[in-house]
Amino acid sequence: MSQRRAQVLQAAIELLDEVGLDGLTMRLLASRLGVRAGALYRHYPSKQALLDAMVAHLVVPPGEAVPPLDGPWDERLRGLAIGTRELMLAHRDGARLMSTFQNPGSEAVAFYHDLIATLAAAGVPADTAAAAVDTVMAYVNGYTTEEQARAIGVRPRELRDRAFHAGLELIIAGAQASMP
Amino acid sequence: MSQRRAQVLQAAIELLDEVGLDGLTMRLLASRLGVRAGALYRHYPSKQALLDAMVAHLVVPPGEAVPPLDGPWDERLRGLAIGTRELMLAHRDGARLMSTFQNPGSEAVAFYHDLIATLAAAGVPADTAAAAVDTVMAYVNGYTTEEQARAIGVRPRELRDRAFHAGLELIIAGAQASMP
DNA sequence: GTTCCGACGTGAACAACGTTCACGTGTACA
DNA sequence: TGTACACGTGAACGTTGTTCACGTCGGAAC
Repeated sequence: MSQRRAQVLQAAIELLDEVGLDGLTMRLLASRLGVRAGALYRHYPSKQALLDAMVAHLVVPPGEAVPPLDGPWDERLRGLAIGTRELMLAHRDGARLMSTFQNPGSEAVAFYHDLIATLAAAGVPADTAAAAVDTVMAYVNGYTTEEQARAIGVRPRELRDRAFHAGLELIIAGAQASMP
Repeated sequence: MSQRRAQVLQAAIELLDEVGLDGLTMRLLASRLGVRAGALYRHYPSKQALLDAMVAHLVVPPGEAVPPLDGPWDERLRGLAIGTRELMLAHRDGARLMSTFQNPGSEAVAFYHDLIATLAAAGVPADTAAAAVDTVMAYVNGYTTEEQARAIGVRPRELRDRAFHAGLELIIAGAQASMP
C-alpha cells in the first residue's frame, strides 16, 4: 500500500471519531490533509472504497493475526460476540460503519467458517452451530447499532455491558439447551 | 390529517417499494404526484418528518388496534418477534426505514412496557423480562436488516424463515432456562 | 545536465440532493 | 364581490460525491 494511501486512511479514521459517519465528508477529510477533495480520488476510487478500507483496517489491523479464540465452544462464541462489540464500540458510529461494508472480505469469511467448524468439532450439530453463530452475530449487530444510535453515554457503560451480557448469555444458554 | 397529506404519504410508501430507501428522493416523489419538490413541504416540514410518518403508518395502520398478543409469555415474545419481522419484510428496506425513526412514538413505548409487565405477571423476574425483550428486539433488528441488505431473494424465503425461527427459539429457550 | 515519467495536487465544473421563498392560482365562504 | 386559505410554481441556495484537463516537482535514465 502506498504511503500516502495509508495516511489518507489514518486521517479518515481519526476524523470519524471527531465528527461521526454523517460528518465524514470528502471535502472535510481533504482539508484535514491540507488538500482539495479531488486529490483523494488519486488514492481511493470512491468514498465507498475508502469506507471499505476503513472497515477492513479496523477489523484486522494489518500485521496482526486474528486472536486464536480457543477453549470450549461456548467460550469461543462469547469471545466472538464480545470481541465484535468491542471492535464496533472502539470508534464512533462503528456499528453503522461496519454495516456499510460491501466486499465481504475473504479473511472474515474464513474466520466465520472456521468458527462454525470448530463448534461442529466440539460435537455441536452443523445446523445448530450455524444458527448459533448467525443468531449471535445478528444480536451483536442489532444491540450495538442501537447502542450507538442513542446519544453518547445516555446510560453508563457498565449498565450497557450488563444488559449486553445478559442477552448474550440468554442465547448461549439456548444453544446449550438444544444440544444432544 | 389533511387529504393531500395522506396522498403524499401513500405515494411515498408505494415509491419506497419501487426504488428503495436510497432512491426515495423528494423530487422523484413529487414527480410521481405530478408536482414540484417544493410543494411537498406544504405537507411535511422535512424529509425526516415524512419518513417518521411512513414508519408510524406502517407500524400501526391508523384505525386498526394492536393485536392483543395473548397467551403464555413465550408465545407473546414469539409473536412480537415474528410480527415485527413481518412488518419489516412487508416493504423494501423496511428494516432500514424503521431504524431511521426519530420520535420514539408513545404507542410503541406503551406496547413495549405492557409486554414486559405481562411477562413479569407471568412470574418472570423483572430484569430477566427486560433482558429477554431487549435481546429479542436486537436480534430481530439485526437479522432483518442483514436479510434485506443482501440482494433480494439470494436465499429462498423459506430458508430465511427457518434460520430466523431457529435463532428465535434459541433465545426463548435461553430465557426459559434462566427462570426459577 | 537534460529529458522524461510518474506521483501528486489544483481548480473549476457537473449532476443530484434537501430546502427555502416570493409569487401565483383557484376554490369556498362571508 | 371580496377575502381567506390551500396548493403549487420556479428559481434559487448550499451541500454532497465525482470528473477532468491542467499544472508541479522529484528522481531515474540517457
